[in-house]
Amino acid sequence: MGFPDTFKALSDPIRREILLMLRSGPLSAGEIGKNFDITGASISYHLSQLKKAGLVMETKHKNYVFYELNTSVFEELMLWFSQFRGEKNESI
Amino acid sequence: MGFPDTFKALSDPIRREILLMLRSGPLSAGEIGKNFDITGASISYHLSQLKKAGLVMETKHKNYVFYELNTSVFEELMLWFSQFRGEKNESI
DNA sequence: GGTGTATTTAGATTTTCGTCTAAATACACC
DNA sequence: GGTGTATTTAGACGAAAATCTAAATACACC
Repeated sequence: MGFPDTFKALSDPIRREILLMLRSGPLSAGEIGKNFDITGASISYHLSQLKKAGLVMETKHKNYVFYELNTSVFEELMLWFSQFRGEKNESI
Repeated sequence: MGFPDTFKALSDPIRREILLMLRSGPLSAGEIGKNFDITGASISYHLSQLKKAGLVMETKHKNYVFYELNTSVFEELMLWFSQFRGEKNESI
Protein backbone atom coordinates (compact mmCIF):
# COMPACT_ATOMS: atom_id res chain seq x y z
CA MET A 1 0.00 0.00 0.00
CA GLY A 2 0.94 3.65 -0.11
CA PHE A 3 1.68 5.91 -3.00
CA PRO A 4 5.06 4.40 -3.83
CA ASP A 5 3.43 1.04 -4.59
CA THR A 6 0.59 2.71 -6.45
CA PHE A 7 2.83 4.59 -8.85
CA LYS A 8 5.03 1.57 -9.28
CA ALA A 9 2.01 -0.50 -10.22
CA LEU A 10 0.92 2.07 -12.79
CA SER A 11 4.31 2.09 -14.49
CA ASP A 12 3.72 -1.16 -16.36
CA PRO A 13 1.71 -1.10 -19.63
CA ILE A 14 0.13 -4.50 -19.05
CA ARG A 15 -1.13 -3.44 -15.64
CA ARG A 16 -2.57 -0.23 -17.06
CA GLU A 17 -4.31 -2.27 -19.74
CA ILE A 18 -5.78 -4.55 -17.09
CA LEU A 19 -7.15 -1.52 -15.26
CA LEU A 20 -8.79 -0.26 -18.44
CA MET A 21 -10.42 -3.66 -18.96
CA LEU A 22 -11.85 -3.65 -15.48
CA ARG A 23 -13.73 -0.40 -16.10
CA SER A 24 -16.65 -2.40 -17.49
CA GLY A 25 -16.86 -4.62 -14.43
CA PRO A 26 -15.14 -7.45 -12.56
CA LEU A 27 -13.27 -10.15 -14.47
CA SER A 28 -11.67 -13.40 -13.42
CA ALA A 29 -7.91 -13.87 -13.58
CA GLY A 30 -8.36 -16.23 -16.50
CA GLU A 31 -10.54 -13.84 -18.48
CA ILE A 32 -7.98 -11.11 -17.97
CA GLY A 33 -5.15 -13.38 -19.03
CA LYS A 34 -6.83 -14.28 -22.33
CA ASN A 35 -6.02 -10.80 -23.61
CA PHE A 36 -2.27 -11.11 -23.23
CA ASP A 37 0.48 -13.30 -24.60
CA ILE A 38 2.05 -14.11 -21.27
CA THR A 39 1.57 -17.06 -18.93
CA GLY A 40 -1.07 -17.22 -16.22
CA ALA A 41 1.71 -17.05 -13.67
CA SER A 42 2.80 -13.69 -15.02
CA ILE A 43 -0.77 -12.40 -15.04
CA SER A 44 -1.05 -13.49 -11.44
CA TYR A 45 2.09 -11.51 -10.66
CA HIS A 46 0.66 -8.36 -12.24
CA LEU A 47 -2.62 -8.78 -10.42
CA SER A 48 -0.77 -9.12 -7.13
CA GLN A 49 1.04 -5.85 -7.83
CA LEU A 50 -2.23 -4.10 -8.58
CA LYS A 51 -3.74 -5.51 -5.41
CA LYS A 52 -0.74 -4.50 -3.31
CA ALA A 53 -1.12 -1.00 -4.73
CA GLY A 54 -4.77 -0.91 -3.68
CA LEU A 55 -5.87 -0.35 -7.27
CA VAL A 56 -7.96 -3.52 -7.44
CA MET A 57 -9.84 -5.75 -5.02
CA GLU A 58 -10.37 -9.48 -5.34
CA THR A 59 -13.33 -11.69 -4.51
CA LYS A 60 -13.50 -15.47 -4.84
CA HIS A 61 -16.41 -17.41 -6.32
CA LYS A 62 -16.21 -21.16 -6.96
CA ASN A 63 -12.65 -21.69 -8.02
CA TYR A 64 -12.47 -18.37 -9.80
CA VAL A 65 -10.87 -15.20 -8.48
CA PHE A 66 -12.54 -12.01 -9.65
CA TYR A 67 -10.83 -8.67 -9.77
CA GLU A 68 -12.46 -5.27 -9.80
CA LEU A 69 -11.35 -1.65 -9.66
CA ASN A 70 -10.99 0.08 -6.34
CA THR A 71 -12.17 3.50 -7.42
CA SER A 72 -11.37 5.25 -4.15
CA VAL A 73 -7.63 4.99 -4.82
CA PHE A 74 -8.14 6.71 -8.15
CA GLU A 75 -9.78 9.58 -6.33
CA GLU A 76 -6.66 9.91 -4.17
CA LEU A 77 -4.46 9.87 -7.24
CA MET A 78 -6.52 12.62 -8.86
CA LEU A 79 -6.00 14.64 -5.72
CA TRP A 80 -2.25 14.10 -5.86
CA PHE A 81 -2.11 15.25 -9.46
CA SER A 82 -4.22 18.28 -8.76
CA GLN A 83 -1.28 19.65 -6.77
CA PHE A 84 0.44 20.33 -10.05
CA ARG A 85 -2.34 22.05 -11.90
CA GLY A 86 -1.87 25.58 -13.10
CA GLU A 87 -4.16 28.29 -11.71
CA LYS A 88 -6.68 28.06 -14.52
CA ASN A 89 -9.17 25.27 -15.18
CA GLU A 90 -9.86 24.64 -11.53
CA SER A 91 -13.28 23.40 -12.52
CA ILE A 92 -12.19 20.19 -14.24
CA MET B 1 7.41 11.02 -24.74
CA GLY B 2 4.09 9.25 -24.51
CA PHE B 3 2.23 7.85 -21.57
CA PRO B 4 4.51 4.86 -21.03
CA ASP B 5 7.47 7.15 -20.35
CA THR B 6 5.36 9.45 -18.23
CA PHE B 7 4.16 6.72 -15.91
CA LYS B 8 7.61 5.22 -15.77
CA ALA B 9 9.03 8.56 -14.74
CA LEU B 10 6.44 8.92 -12.00
CA SER B 11 7.21 5.50 -10.56
CA ASP B 12 10.38 6.67 -8.81
CA PRO B 13 10.08 8.38 -5.40
CA ILE B 14 13.02 10.70 -6.00
CA ARG B 15 11.51 11.93 -9.23
CA ARG B 16 8.14 12.52 -7.57
CA GLU B 17 9.90 14.48 -4.84
CA ILE B 18 11.65 16.60 -7.47
CA LEU B 19 8.30 17.39 -9.06
CA LEU B 20 6.89 18.46 -5.71
CA MET B 21 9.86 20.79 -5.19
CA LEU B 22 9.33 22.42 -8.54
CA ARG B 23 5.79 23.47 -7.65
CA SER B 24 7.17 26.66 -6.11
CA GLY B 25 9.11 27.56 -9.23
CA PRO B 26 12.17 26.66 -11.33
CA LEU B 27 15.30 25.31 -9.66
CA SER B 28 18.77 24.55 -10.96
CA ALA B 29 20.07 21.00 -11.11
CA GLY B 30 22.42 21.77 -8.24
CA GLU B 31 19.70 23.19 -6.00
CA ILE B 32 17.58 20.13 -6.63
CA GLY B 33 20.49 17.82 -5.87
CA LYS B 34 21.16 19.41 -2.48
CA ASN B 35 18.02 17.75 -1.17
CA PHE B 36 19.11 14.18 -1.88
CA ASP B 37 21.89 11.85 -0.79
CA ILE B 38 22.85 10.78 -4.27
CA THR B 39 25.51 12.08 -6.65
CA GLY B 40 24.97 14.89 -9.12
CA ALA B 41 25.30 12.37 -11.91
CA SER B 42 22.32 10.44 -10.55
CA ILE B 43 20.27 13.61 -10.19
CA SER B 44 21.10 14.41 -13.78
CA TYR B 45 19.85 10.97 -14.77
CA HIS B 46 16.54 11.51 -12.97
CA LEU B 47 16.12 14.94 -14.52
CA SER B 48 16.67 13.46 -17.97
CA GLN B 49 13.93 10.91 -17.29
CA LEU B 50 11.54 13.64 -16.21
CA LYS B 51 12.38 15.65 -19.29
CA LYS B 52 11.95 12.65 -21.59
CA ALA B 53 8.53 12.12 -20.02
CA GLY B 54 7.59 15.72 -20.75
CA LEU B 55 7.01 16.42 -17.07
CA VAL B 56 9.63 19.17 -16.86
CA MET B 57 11.26 21.65 -19.19
CA GLU B 58 14.79 23.01 -18.96
CA THR B 59 16.24 26.44 -19.63
CA LYS B 60 19.90 27.45 -19.40
CA HIS B 61 21.21 30.60 -17.76
CA LYS B 62 24.93 31.23 -17.27
CA ASN B 63 26.32 27.80 -16.54
CA TYR B 64 23.22 26.73 -14.66
CA VAL B 65 20.43 24.55 -15.99
CA PHE B 66 17.03 25.37 -14.58
CA TYR B 67 14.15 22.95 -14.49
CA GLU B 68 10.48 23.76 -14.21
CA LEU B 69 7.19 21.88 -14.30
CA ASN B 70 5.41 21.36 -17.59
CA THR B 71 1.86 21.63 -16.27
CA SER B 72 0.15 20.67 -19.52
CA VAL B 73 1.26 17.06 -19.15
CA PHE B 74 -0.35 16.95 -15.73
CA GLU B 75 -3.62 18.00 -17.30
CA GLU B 76 -3.38 15.03 -19.65
CA LEU B 77 -2.67 12.70 -16.76
CA MET B 78 -5.71 13.99 -14.88
CA LEU B 79 -7.74 13.20 -17.95
CA TRP B 80 -6.40 9.66 -18.08
CA PHE B 81 -7.27 9.09 -14.45
CA SER B 82 -10.72 10.52 -14.86
CA GLN B 83 -11.55 7.41 -16.93
CA PHE B 84 -11.65 5.46 -13.71
CA ARG B 85 -13.82 7.72 -11.63
CA GLY B 86 -17.05 6.44 -10.22
CA GLU B 87 -20.31 8.13 -11.25
CA LYS B 88 -20.43 10.46 -8.26
CA ASN B 89 -18.22 13.48 -7.60
CA GLU B 90 -18.02 14.49 -11.21
CA SER B 91 -17.42 18.06 -10.05
CA ILE B 92 -13.93 17.61 -8.67
C1' DG C 1 43.89 31.76 -22.32
C1' DG C 2 43.53 29.70 -17.59
C1' DT C 3 40.92 28.45 -13.57
C1' DG C 4 36.84 27.31 -11.25
C1' DT C 5 32.01 25.91 -10.96
C1' DA C 6 27.85 23.45 -12.85
C1' DT C 7 26.17 19.83 -15.28
C1' DT C 8 26.15 15.89 -18.27
C1' DT C 9 28.04 11.63 -20.41
C1' DA C 10 30.34 7.06 -20.43
C1' DG C 11 31.07 2.84 -18.54
C1' DA C 12 30.79 -0.45 -14.78
C1' DT C 13 28.17 -2.40 -11.03
C1' DT C 14 24.20 -3.66 -8.11
C1' DT C 15 19.42 -3.99 -7.58
C1' DT C 16 14.88 -4.53 -9.12
C1' DC C 17 11.46 -6.21 -12.41
C1' DG C 18 8.98 -9.17 -15.61
C1' DT C 19 8.94 -13.50 -17.38
C1' DC C 20 9.16 -18.51 -17.59
C1' DT C 21 8.62 -23.55 -16.00
C1' DA C 22 7.29 -26.57 -12.60
C1' DA C 23 5.03 -27.47 -8.58
C1' DA C 24 1.56 -26.39 -5.13
C1' DT C 25 -3.00 -24.99 -3.63
C1' DA C 26 -7.95 -24.52 -3.83
C1' DC C 27 -12.36 -25.83 -5.34
C1' DA C 28 -16.09 -28.11 -7.91
C1' DC C 29 -18.34 -31.95 -9.27
C1' DC C 30 -19.06 -36.56 -10.30
C1' DG D 1 -12.11 -39.83 -2.72
C1' DG D 2 -10.49 -38.86 -7.53
C1' DT D 3 -10.16 -35.99 -11.50
C1' DG D 4 -10.15 -31.70 -13.75
C1' DT D 5 -9.92 -26.65 -13.93
C1' DA D 6 -8.34 -22.06 -12.04
C1' DT D 7 -5.02 -19.67 -9.81
C1' DT D 8 -0.97 -18.82 -7.07
C1' DT D 9 3.75 -19.72 -5.33
C1' DA D 10 8.72 -20.84 -5.74
C1' DG D 11 12.83 -20.52 -7.95
C1' DA D 12 15.67 -19.35 -11.92
C1' DC D 13 16.97 -16.14 -15.44
C1' DG D 14 17.58 -12.21 -18.63
C1' DA D 15 16.51 -7.35 -19.23
C1' DA D 16 16.07 -2.93 -17.52
C1' DA D 17 16.75 0.62 -13.90
C1' DA D 18 19.35 3.28 -10.50
C1' DT D 19 23.57 4.21 -8.77
C1' DC D 20 28.56 5.23 -8.62
C1' DT D 21 33.29 7.02 -10.25
C1' DA D 22 35.80 9.26 -13.59
C1' DA D 23 36.01 11.98 -17.46
C1' DA D 24 34.02 15.35 -20.60
C1' DT D 25 31.56 19.53 -21.73
C1' DA D 26 29.98 24.23 -21.13
C1' DC D 27 30.28 28.70 -19.30
C1' DA D 28 31.78 32.68 -16.53
C1' DC D 29 35.08 35.62 -15.08
C1' DC D 30 39.50 37.33 -14.17
